[in-house]
Amino acid sequence: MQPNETPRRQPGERATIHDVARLANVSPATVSKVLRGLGAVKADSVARIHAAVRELGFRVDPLAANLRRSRRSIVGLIVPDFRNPFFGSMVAHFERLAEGSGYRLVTVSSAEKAEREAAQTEALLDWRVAGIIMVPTDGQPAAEASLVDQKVATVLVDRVPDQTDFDRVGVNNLEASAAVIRELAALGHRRILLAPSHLVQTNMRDRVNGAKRAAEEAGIAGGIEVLASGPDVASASDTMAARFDKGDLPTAIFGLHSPATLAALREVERRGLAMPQDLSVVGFDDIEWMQVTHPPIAAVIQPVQALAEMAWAQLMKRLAEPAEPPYTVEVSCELDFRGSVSSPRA
Amino acid sequence: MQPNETPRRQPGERATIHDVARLANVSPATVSKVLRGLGAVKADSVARIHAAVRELGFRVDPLAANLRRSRRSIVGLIVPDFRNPFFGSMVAHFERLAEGSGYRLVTVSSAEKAEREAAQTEALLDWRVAGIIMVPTDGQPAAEASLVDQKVATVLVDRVPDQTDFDRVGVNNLEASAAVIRELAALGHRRILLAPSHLVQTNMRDRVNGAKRAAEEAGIAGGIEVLASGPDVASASDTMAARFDKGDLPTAIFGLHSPATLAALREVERRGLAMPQDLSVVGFDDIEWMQVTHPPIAAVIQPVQALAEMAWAQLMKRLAEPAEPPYTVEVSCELDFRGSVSSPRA
DNA sequence: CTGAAAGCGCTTACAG
DNA sequence: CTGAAAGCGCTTACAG
Repeated sequence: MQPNETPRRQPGERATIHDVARLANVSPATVSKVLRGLGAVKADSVARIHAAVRELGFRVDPLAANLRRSRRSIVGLIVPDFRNPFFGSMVAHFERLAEGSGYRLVTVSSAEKAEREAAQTEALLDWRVAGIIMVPTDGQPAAEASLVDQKVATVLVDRVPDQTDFDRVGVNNLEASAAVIRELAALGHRRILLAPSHLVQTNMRDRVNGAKRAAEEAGIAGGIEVLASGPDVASASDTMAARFDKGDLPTAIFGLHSPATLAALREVERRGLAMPQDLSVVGFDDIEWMQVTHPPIAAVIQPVQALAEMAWAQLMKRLAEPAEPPYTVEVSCELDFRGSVSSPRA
Repeated sequence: MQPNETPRRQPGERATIHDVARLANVSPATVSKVLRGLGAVKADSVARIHAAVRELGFRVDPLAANLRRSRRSIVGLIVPDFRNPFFGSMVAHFERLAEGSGYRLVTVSSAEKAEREAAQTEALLDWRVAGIIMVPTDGQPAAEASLVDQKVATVLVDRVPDQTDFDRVGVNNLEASAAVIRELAALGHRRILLAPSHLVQTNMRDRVNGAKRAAEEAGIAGGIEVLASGPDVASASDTMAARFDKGDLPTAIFGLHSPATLAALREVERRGLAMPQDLSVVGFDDIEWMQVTHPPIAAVIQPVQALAEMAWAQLMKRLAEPAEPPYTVEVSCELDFRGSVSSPRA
């Protein structure tokens, strides 16, 4: 016997917890309790509530449900650029990790601009997110003060600062970069071009420093040249083209971010150079296209899945224990020396 | 003379509209009116309210602000795969378009699975989004019934169905694909492999059909072979490798989605074939790496920025006028015949 | 020009 | 075991 007072919503109007309560002949508070699996409720009522939920197609509004708490069950993710497949892959991993965690993921990008990163961070804070995972554009979060002030759990990934009170999850840039230089030096290279993006990024600095240190140990410090560009393909291309125009090229190029590696290849291609005989090329980041060039490009492979998993785990830990001291995780890169590297022409 | 009763929030606690009202000596309703630029308010009060907002660092909670309306000022964006740079680029454009529109963008991915697409759609509907922009995995939205039922403004992009009551913005797949075949036929190709992903996608079907029609007109219909794979790189690679293993290769491959083009290149590379002499290659979608291979890959360039702009404009129009009949936009692709295409070996 | 009151959809003490 | 009441942060009629 269904109570007739149930005001059937228009089709298109979503049922509320009150509709469910009315149909099940209980109070909204009881419905809420059952839906969240709390407290003791008579089996009879439980059954009626479930039936009503089914009949009305009721689903809780997660935003309204969180209104009374100071924090919503949302995690914000800020990446520098959606167009870079390395970050695309990272986003995909985080999305998968968020599923079933009870948190919704809201992903935004900073377009590699500190100013936009700050604005995006503030926008996420307006949403009262529970936590933020971020790949900072410049190694340090642009809206640091707000994050600290509002005590939002924050995990920095990939581009991590040297000094910080935030949790951080990164790769061993110094060592990976040094290993590449050691290999090139062993093959006989004496002049190597490093192509980083903005050196304000600590990971770029670490890669350059690791390379320089290894070059020193190999006695070829004088042969290291650093060519910094912007973080996007357009900027890296312009910078690289200008360098090739100047002539007097090195025997190897180590692209410290994938746009620079792409730019180096484009110049090799455009100028009809032979790779690896005229020029060896190695790239930091392993992007899909690197295995379809001829020859395939040697790469430092960043373990993006491990990065995402550690970062997510760390955020969950931080949400559970906000007072713990900041935590640092460093994961190792793998090196794959493919056909784009050989001894230089005698 | 600041009223002393103002209960200063803890640092980290965000000020509410009540805090602002108290500090400015007005009611919350008046603050709300001023912040939204509505109604007439005494200049004096306005000044005090602005001062209070500044002092407290107040920012409205956009989620709470929308609670009384049936729809929130959020637009949901569903793409099939973040790792595909074509969609990465699309997301970046939509993010830029959303800025300053008064809507927040929440982007999720379906991972190319209809089931996940449906779940993601329902999750967005739980948030009471005002509208949804989607690249459907199978050409038709998996959660169509819910979208229709809840009357949420929906725009389908890129992979658009033939028949639909939703707005749609796509490219002229039939014609672009036909143009490629006409060019290949003119160069003397008689056997061409088409490499689409799942043919449930209408854009894949259109590309195949456009190619077949042009082949018929050129009298080479018998030489068209269709090799469908899954939508990801792994699946496309396996499928392509198996095809190469069988031998008896065509003289040209037309990759109808970028993973297939990548897979074709990998096989050309692995088997030491000469491109374009042994095999010409053309790809649908112009991805950055296509210009750094040797030779660069001929491509059908989808105008992703135009797609995004038209789709966004259409959604805004739909939100303003929900009752208008469904609208269809078709934008044209550009063809760039690069070095990967030539006449087949005699 | 302004404020008290009710309400959005839910949850949270609290009283019974 | 259950429900009435208050509250989350805002907005929306409405009365003055």
